[in-house]
Amino acid sequence: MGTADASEVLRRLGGAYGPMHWWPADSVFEVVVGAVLTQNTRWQNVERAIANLREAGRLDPDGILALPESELAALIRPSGYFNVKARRLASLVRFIRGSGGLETLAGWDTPRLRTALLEVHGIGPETADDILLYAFGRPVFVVDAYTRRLFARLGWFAERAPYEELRLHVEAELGADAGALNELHALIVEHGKRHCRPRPSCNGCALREICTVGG
DNA sequence: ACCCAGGGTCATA
DNA sequence: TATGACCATGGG
Repeated sequence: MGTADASEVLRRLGGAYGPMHWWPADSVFEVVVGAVLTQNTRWQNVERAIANLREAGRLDPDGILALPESELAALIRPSGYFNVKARRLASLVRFIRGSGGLETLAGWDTPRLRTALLEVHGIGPETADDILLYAFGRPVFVVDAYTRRLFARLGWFAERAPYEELRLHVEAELGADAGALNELHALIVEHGKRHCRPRPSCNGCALREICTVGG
């Protein structure tokens, strides 16, 4: 213990759960939409909201921008915070369109794209990094609540350590390997749902031997 | 009847 | 800079 690193966590969780095939979406734009809708929200609820958008024929930039925010909010209702998220979604899509579309943004370098995303209202570090990694395939690590909790329980960082510390630590360790960073975040979420919850359920945990919790 | 979920903004001290 | 309030649906 104490010698475990991100690569070992990746190996252990990958062995336990297999390939995650993230992000669960049919298009790049759907990843972008999902990244906003899943803020502090179960993915199951997000799927309903996305299904509503699809059935309404609104799962594209023009379809969303042509909608009054009140109607957009009604469609994404199941994902929670629907008024807040309608505004955030509209802001993000306006940014995408105003920049020339997803194809244009795909040509931007990662620091420029990350900075621009963070300037959009309602896009914080995790949502920006979701988009960078899972929509644009950039080698960035996504830090979420499960990651914080896990890294704290592994004894790596304090619970409240700054977002950038965790992100840069993992990126330095795994290198600019988008596939590995993709898989690690997805596995941490899957593991978080099953074991690394606020009240840990350590029975059958694949990280038992390197974790400070659960003895 | 609680607690929690693949966050982020804003007001306040 | 660091807390706390707020946003809201749906599952366990």
